Amino acid sequence: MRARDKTQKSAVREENERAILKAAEEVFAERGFRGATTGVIADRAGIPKANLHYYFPTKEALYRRVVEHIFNVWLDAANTFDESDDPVEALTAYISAKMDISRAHPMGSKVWANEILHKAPVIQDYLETTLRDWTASRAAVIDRWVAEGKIAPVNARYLLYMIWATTQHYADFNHQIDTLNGGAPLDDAQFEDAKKTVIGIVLAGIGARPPAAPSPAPAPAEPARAEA
Amino acid sequence: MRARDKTQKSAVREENERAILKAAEEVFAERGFRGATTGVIADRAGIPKANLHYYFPTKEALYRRVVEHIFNVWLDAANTFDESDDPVEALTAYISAKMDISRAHPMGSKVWANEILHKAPVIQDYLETTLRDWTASRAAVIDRWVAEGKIAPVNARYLLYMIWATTQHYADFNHQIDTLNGGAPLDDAQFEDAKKTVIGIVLAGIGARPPAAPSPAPAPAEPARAEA
DNA sequence: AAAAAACCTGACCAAATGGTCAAAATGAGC
DNA sequence: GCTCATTTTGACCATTTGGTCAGGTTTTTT
Repeated sequence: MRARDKTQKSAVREENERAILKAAEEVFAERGFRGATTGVIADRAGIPKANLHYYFPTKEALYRRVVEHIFNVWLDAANTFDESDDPVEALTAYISAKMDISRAHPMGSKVWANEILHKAPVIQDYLETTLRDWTASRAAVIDRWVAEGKIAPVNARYLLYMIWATTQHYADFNHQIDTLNGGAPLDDAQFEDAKKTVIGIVLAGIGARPPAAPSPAPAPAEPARAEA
Repeated sequence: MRARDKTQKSAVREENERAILKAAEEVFAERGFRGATTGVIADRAGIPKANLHYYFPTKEALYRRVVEHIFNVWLDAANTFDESDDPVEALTAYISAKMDISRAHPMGSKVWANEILHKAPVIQDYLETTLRDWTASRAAVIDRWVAEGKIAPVNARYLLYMIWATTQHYADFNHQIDTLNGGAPLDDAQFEDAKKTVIGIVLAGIGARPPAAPSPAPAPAEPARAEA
């Protein structure tokens, strides 16, 4: 293969990098950067450790690739925020997407959490550029919704933090949730219920009209009062 | 000191254990269990490593003590939930207490987060006993509030998870929050605003009447509508 | 003051781990 | 079937790290 395009990766390289990155994401999520060993990652990828170091020269280079991948997944989900300019539709889509990612790819969220917990030694630049910009622009959208009277006055940033915290909790703390669920992961119905609960509390919490009567037991038109 | 009460610790032991535990909480929070080294902990406590191992025979024993301490702090805050049987008062006190702990003792929350992230190798038994019982009993209280019409129908567990996630986010992800705040921690006014935002969204989100007009700019009696 | 208990610490060790390397195997293009 | 780039791997090495230990110092008790 003397004449291969320099940007073109051989099939075997492609496949091996994929297997290594998948194993690495799991092991980094389960054990953190320090706790993860290249030996364990190589084992899980089904190759000798020396071969892993052929593809990724250092553990840190491998970690960086894993984190970059996770950040891209996050950015994809973030785009659902812009699907609509209606607060109910936009927030429903966004929260729903984030919840789904937490369930389908909990490892990525855990690696991210670990990284932030340890002061973001690798991704500080992402936080200061991409994430900061994204947050500012969406906070502006929320502020506009407030100004237009579409939602009640609310601090946009703390609302966003609340959404991030809650949705990612279902990934990062899934072990605790499973334990409190009797040791088993939430089943499909339970997860849908959780999602509906989160969306419902957020929308009602900011005075956005929830989607028209979706529940079998229709919610009262006005909030229930304490004078029972 | 041949005749010292067996349960009584000498002053020097008391003081050294205190210094070690404080240093250990910081280092475990910053670097995780695997990333933390007894050498670094000893350095930060201002003693030689061998002396640390005189007081705590193994790194795991030290870690266990740190985690147990954190769990007790958490239990203290949890009790504020029971200060009142009124949902507005009880939830306001509880969320407020959890937010304050996140700000004053972020390290503890981070150690806990690390532990759950790594599948709770040390505290699984606490999850299955104390935490499970606490959750069940408070979920029952919330269910009763629903039955009494004090709050709108809501899944109590997912509401609790949302409160935990959001309040602990201000400790576990404080580095991200600081970065998005321009590199500085939230000041007192900002933190109060965050707290008020969280409490407000939760209370409105479950249809509990927020505390009467506490804000300088009085909130509208009814939520703003989209027909602007 | 003497004895006993508690405390302190420099030096050391065995295991784990990130990374290297030289030699071998593989496979594409001629 | 020859050439050469790519890939594979067992063996190896330097460093880090949890933990030990023997001998010393300080404090308490009698």
